[in-house]
Amino acid sequence: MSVIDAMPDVAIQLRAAQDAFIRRWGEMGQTWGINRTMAEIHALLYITGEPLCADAVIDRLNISRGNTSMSLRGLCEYGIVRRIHRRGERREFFETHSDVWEMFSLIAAERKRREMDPVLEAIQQCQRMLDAKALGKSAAGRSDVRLTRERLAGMEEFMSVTNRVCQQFIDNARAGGSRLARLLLKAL
Amino acid sequence: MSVIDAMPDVAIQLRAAQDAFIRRWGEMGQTWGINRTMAEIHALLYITGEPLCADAVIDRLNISRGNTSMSLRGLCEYGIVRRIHRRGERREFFETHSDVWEMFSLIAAERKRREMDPVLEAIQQCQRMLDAKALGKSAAGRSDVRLTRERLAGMEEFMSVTNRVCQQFIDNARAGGSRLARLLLKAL
DNA sequence: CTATACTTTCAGTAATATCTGAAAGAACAG
DNA sequence: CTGTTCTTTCAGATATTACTGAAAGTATAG
Repeated sequence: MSVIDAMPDVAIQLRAAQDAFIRRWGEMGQTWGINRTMAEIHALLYITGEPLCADAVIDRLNISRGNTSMSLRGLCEYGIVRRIHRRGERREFFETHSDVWEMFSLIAAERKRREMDPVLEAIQQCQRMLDAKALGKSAAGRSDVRLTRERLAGMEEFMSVTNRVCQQFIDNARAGGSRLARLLLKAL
Repeated sequence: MSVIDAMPDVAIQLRAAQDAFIRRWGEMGQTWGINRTMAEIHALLYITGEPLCADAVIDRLNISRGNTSMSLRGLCEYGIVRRIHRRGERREFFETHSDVWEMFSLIAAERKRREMDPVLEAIQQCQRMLDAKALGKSAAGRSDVRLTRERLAGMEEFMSVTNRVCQQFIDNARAGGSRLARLLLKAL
């Protein structure tokens, strides 16, 4: 007899809805550079709302112990999942933030730090490689140099504005829940 | 004798700066779900600023003809690169938009359509699976159902606000160049 | 100390994504 | 039509990433 046979109808329906969410979230994760399993574990923790132990995750998602352990560790390192120790329990439990805004602000902060900041830095480095000091006067007239300078300038502007917008999002989300939702809708 | 030996110093320095940009852009692409080659080709077209033919790309990035052809096609389908036919030339040339804002708005529009809209739709579908009509009265008291409903509602709010913000970005960027930069900086 | 309950690690394997190069196709000139 | 030049396609090779399961590790209870 499977687990499902023992459940009342409402529980089956609940599980179906949760599974649909989990599957979608997993798919989306892939196209955003998070692997499917990690995204699914995260979705499971988010959607059930209560702390789960490793075995619950293993059973529900049909993945190996090793994979579960590594993925949970990754999620914890990212800061969007936390470990919970319960008195008198040997097992550890895991849960996500309940506030989505806070959760995404953690993700945004991490990606900004790891990916956006270094790119901006690299672009500015490229600009320095082509400034007057580095190239001398002979370069000024060259159309290829002029073109590349223009392109770098355009990208630099975009990335630095984006970075600042991102920082605003991060700061506001941390400050408090869905206050940012109202702010964003009003602003744009 | 290599290509580089024949170039004046300025050209060597220009090439070095361009290469640095291309490498970074390729790395960034990977973490955002675009493969390295595609991102590098795009970076090359962007940074040189003038239309290039397939052979120029092949020589500069050391990739195969096949890969170049497929990647260029992908970039064209995405809408961020366009083909150019020159009279009297049998070869085709390729170029990117010069306006970064417009470029990213195309990317944003495509990803919103392909990834964000379906997720929002899926979440709303999950909510319908758990509403009063679907579950009946017996479900109202269950704390697991209540929890999942709350979580779905939180996610739904986040995704729908994000979607609207995204749409605003897309509309404004299309309307005109870096006007959006000023708008964004003032708004937040 | 040993037994028990649980977690982590990691070598090996499986699955996916990416790339190449050669062959076929298309467009044009003469 | 033929020859030339360039493009596309795709089967197979390669590289990358993800996953498993068993062994080693850790913590607690007794």
